[in-house]
Amino acid sequence: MLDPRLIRSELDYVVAQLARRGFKLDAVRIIELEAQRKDIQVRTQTLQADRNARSKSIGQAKAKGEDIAPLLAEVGKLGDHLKSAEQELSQLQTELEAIMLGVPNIPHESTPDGKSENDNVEIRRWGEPTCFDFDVKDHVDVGEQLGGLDFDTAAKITGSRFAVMTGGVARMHRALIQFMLDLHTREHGYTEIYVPYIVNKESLRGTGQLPKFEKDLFKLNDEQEYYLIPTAEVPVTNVVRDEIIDTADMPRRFACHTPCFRSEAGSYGRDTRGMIRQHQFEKVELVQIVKPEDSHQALEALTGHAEIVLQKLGLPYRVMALCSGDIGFSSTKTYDLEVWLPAQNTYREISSCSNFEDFQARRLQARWRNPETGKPELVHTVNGSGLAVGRTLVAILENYQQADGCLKVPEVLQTYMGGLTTIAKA
RNA sequence: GGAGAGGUGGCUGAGUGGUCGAAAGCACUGGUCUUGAAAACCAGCGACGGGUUAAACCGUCCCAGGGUUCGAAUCCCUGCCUCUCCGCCA
Repeated sequence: MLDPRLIRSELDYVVAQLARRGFKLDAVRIIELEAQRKDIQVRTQTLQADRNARSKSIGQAKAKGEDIAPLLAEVGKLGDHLKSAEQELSQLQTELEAIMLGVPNIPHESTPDGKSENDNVEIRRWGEPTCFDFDVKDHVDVGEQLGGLDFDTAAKITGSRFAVMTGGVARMHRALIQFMLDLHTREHGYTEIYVPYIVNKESLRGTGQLPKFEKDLFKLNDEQEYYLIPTAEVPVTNVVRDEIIDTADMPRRFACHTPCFRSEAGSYGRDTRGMIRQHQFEKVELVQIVKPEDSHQALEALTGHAEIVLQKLGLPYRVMALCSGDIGFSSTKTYDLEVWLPAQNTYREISSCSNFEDFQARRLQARWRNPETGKPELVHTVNGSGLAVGRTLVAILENYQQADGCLKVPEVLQTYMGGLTTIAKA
């Protein structure tokens, strides 16, 4: 959520900034509602003050043993006026809040302008696209040849966009998770955290998935209206919801492995083959809760932490700065890491690292006590994938495939796989 | 699933219809003392919204949502959550 005061005082600026990302803010409507709100709020508060004063004098009169009947008569009508004013006010506030919850974050000044992913800007590359002296297969063929990847069985068990992994492939998938968690906790200063995979509406509203993106979520058919998490970002960031964090505990850095569930309504027809786009996938997520002045530095650092995973795995990649039209709803600045997929002859997203500044914090009421002011102030939140495990496996299947159909095991994974150096063809 | 207890400021915790936004303690901030620190003592100290140059001041908030009342942290209803005991269970 944006700062309501910013919208009130710098409406033109906000409108212009949101236009950069293709969002049209209904300024006229907001001005209108704000004016009404102010008017009714003043009226309501005047009535409340009046009621409070009268009630107080009734109490005092009663204490002295005076007759309170005339005072009661006086206050009689006040209640009705007050009630209707209060109702009107809360209706307006609800409407204003609904609008505010649907307004995306303002792009950071360093976020390049642009309309779509075609306008994203390449920041740097690492490694050279892998060369092969034989015909490269895509990860589906490599995986099936190894007898480790099976989409037909998954379709039987559930439906499309699920995968069954077996044997060495399943083991490598698990090894990747251990490797990533160990790396981030041992070398990058993150605390491992385990969280629920089912969350309530408040949590999803806090990180920005609700109310606008319910279609992308799997909702449970229960009384509590629970949802499966689309990313660990939701439960992990909500750890600090409604909290005032001690300065000594800042920053907080969490590394978390969870499955992610995405309905992705609207993505039909994209990446239908293979493991790129699934309803269920594993991810190791990095989340940082930081002081406002540190958040952009934290984004650079966090992006670097995700990059090191790719470097250690020997997977070529590039870093893209998403343009204003392509960053997510809650984000002010986002870097995507794109890994080289030889079969597609292109780079594909494998991590997305974002700074949300205080956008999520405001929804979450996540604050820290600034020692300089002594006051609670909103924190900044930063997160990113470190990495998407399924897609990392895809990248390994494609980049480490051998002419004979076997799969080399990246060196850093070998200790996680009992010293195995190659996964043999089935 | 059954029975009971409870949800109050950053934390612990008192408060059962009328100057209660709320005792006390801890934490924190400032001061005295000290070479410095600690201790001790004194003072200050909730959040949010409105208002103000700043204050004063006004409003809302004692889990959430309804209700009773001139007036609710306090009474009633519903929901959520936590704890204890019993049962069941990986």
